Amino acid sequence: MVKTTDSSPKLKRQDWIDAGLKVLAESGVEAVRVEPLAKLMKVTKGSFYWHFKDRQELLDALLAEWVKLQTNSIIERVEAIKADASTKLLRLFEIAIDDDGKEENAIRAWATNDSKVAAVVAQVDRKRLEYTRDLFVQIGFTLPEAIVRARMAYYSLVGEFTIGTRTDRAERLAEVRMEHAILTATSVNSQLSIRNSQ
Amino acid sequence: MVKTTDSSPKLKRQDWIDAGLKVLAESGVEAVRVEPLAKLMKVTKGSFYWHFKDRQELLDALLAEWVKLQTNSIIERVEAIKADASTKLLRLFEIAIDDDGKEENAIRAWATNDSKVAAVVAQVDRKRLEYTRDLFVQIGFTLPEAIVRARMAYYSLVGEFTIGTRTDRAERLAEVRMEHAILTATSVNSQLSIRNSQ
DNA sequence: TTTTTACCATACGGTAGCGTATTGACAGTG
DNA sequence: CACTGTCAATACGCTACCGTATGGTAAAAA
Repeated sequence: MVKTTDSSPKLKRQDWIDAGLKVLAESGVEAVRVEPLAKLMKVTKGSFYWHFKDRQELLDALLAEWVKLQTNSIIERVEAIKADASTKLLRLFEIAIDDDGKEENAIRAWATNDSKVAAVVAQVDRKRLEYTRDLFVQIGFTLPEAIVRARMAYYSLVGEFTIGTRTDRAERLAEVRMEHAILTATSVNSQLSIRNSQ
Repeated sequence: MVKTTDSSPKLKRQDWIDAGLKVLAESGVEAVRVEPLAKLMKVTKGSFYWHFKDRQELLDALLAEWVKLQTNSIIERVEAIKADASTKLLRLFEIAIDDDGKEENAIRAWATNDSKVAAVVAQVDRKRLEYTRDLFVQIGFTLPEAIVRARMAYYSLVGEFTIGTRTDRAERLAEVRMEHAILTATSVNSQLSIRNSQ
């Protein structure tokens, strides 16, 4: 916590962005409107239009901010640990469910009706998927299998976010560990996988 | 195709619902507004307010319609086939990816900011999850494992919908079959599963 | 044929939000 | 002290949409 809201003196661009993100996560893009936002911040829109050309400029800033904040952090946090790929993968799952996904959900909903946003989100998805896939490759799966398993892992998380009814962290943790076990297990009745031991 | 749009004579309540669903799927709830909708249907809102008390009544109808249309159909189609649980599961996957998920996506986004909608969607999710879980149980997994596997399967699909960049049907089919293989495989290196043959 | 019924148009008043223009307050700098 | 830059208030015009009221029309029923 650095300075959140209502430190009465002067607002800066970043303050609007922070507030915007909050509203975005809470109520969707359609709800981030300049006048209500101004009311929320206890100023008038006179302030807003000093910092931003128009509403669209704020929206652009929100998207950029989101990319900046999430894109690297998780992957970097996982890579920071010294461990084998399988452990990293588990760690990735664990970290991922620490987020309630509200912000990301709102952005995905937004992306549905805005191709510019969709492109950005797609880029982020690609990056995260590739990272996950590489982990599976390192674990020892063939590329095609690594791809499918990475997708299952990632899509599951996204799906869990968009469904988003889970609250019990302990339960989620247990499940995520089971998922990890299932996804890293060598199948015994199929022609699909040859795991090179480790 | 029964009567879609623009059969010039008289509009009925259902016509508005159909058009509403289309807009909903295409552009989200926020976009289903009565005047634009009326323009789309080449009438004035005078017509709309004859069929509906207000905008909310249409929205309610849209939600109800969605529930009515999807809730049973897929499960029933799967149950219609005579086959073992594993085959049914595969069939379920195959049928599921035939939908582009746009409508469902829009509804989920909507649910984010409307608890009434959220409750309905949660109910649908529960039903579908239970069905999937039962399939895994029938295949021979223990209940806890069936639950997790069902979640992985279902969440993956939901995740794929919300990410929604896939177009190549053949590719999706191939992947879904791989997923099926992975999820029905007995793990060999874990304490998790005992598959009772079949 | 008259009368309903079902559907639609038109016109209205109201609210919410956008963006602009202008002026004010105040802090720091010269 | 005067000046300048930074942020904020106020007031304005404009558009999109909501919901209502009222009247019109064409087809079905009587």
